[in-house]
Amino acid sequence: MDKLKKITGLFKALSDENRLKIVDFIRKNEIKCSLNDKGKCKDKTCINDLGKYLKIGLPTVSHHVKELTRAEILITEKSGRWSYLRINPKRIAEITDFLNLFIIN
Amino acid sequence: MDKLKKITGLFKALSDENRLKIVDFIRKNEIKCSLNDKGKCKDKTCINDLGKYLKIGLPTVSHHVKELTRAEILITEKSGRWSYLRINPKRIAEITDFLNLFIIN
DNA sequence: TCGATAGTTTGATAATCATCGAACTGTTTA
DNA sequence: TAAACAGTTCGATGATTATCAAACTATCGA
Repeated sequence: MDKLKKITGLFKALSDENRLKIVDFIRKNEIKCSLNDKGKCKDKTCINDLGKYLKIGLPTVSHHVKELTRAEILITEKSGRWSYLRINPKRIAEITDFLNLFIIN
Repeated sequence: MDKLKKITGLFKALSDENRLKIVDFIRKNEIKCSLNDKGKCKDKTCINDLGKYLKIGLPTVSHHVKELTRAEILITEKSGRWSYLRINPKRIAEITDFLNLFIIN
C-alpha cells in the first residue's frame, strides 16, 4: 500500500472518540493485569468489557475493534469464545517516528 | 474543550491525504527557505502554491488549511494578500507525547 | 442436546466531510 | 479608479462512516 495512505489510515483509526477510548481502556487494563498477575495476564480486555464501558452497542464496538485491528494498532487473539485485545506498541512508535519529521528546531 | 475531543481533533486533522501532503509540503519548503535565506524566510508557502502542488481547487485548499489551523497544527500569518503557513512544532510534540503513553515495555 | 454466552455480519440510516463552482472581501498595481 | 490578484465564504453534492437492530456463527455449560 501507498505509504501516505498507510499513515493517514493510522490517524483515521485514532480520530474517533470511542476508538481512542478503546485503546486507552486496553492500555489501563494491561497495566492493571500485569500488576495483578505478575506478567501472566489472565483477564485481558474483551469486547463485552468495552461495550459496557463505552455504553455503545456491541456491533459498534466490534466495528471499531476491526478498524483498529486493520490498522494494526490493536492485536486480537481469539481464544474460545473470547477475543482478547492488546496494543501493538510498534505501530504507535511508527506514528511518533513519522511525526518527529515535522518537528524542526 | 474536552481533552479527548482535542486529541481526536488532532488526529482527524491529520487523517486526510491532502492535509498530510500540505503539512509535508510546508515542512520541505521551510527547510528549503531556511537554507536559501539563512534564517530569513522570504518565500514561505502560500495557499496558491499548495493548490498547484496538490492539483485541487483553491476552496478545498483553503478549507484544509482552516482545519489544520483550527487544530493548531499550522500557524497562519497574513501579510497583505498572502497567507503564509508554517508548522507548529509544539502541537506535533503534544501528539507524540500522548502516543507515548501507549507504548508499554 | 438445549440454552446461554461472546462476538460477527448484514442492511439501513443519519451524520459528517471532501470537493467544487460561484460569488465574495480585501490588497496590490497600472 | 479599474483591473488583476490572493484568498475566503457559501451552497450543493457525492462519498464515507458511526451507529444500531436483527439475524447469524461458534463455543461453553448443564
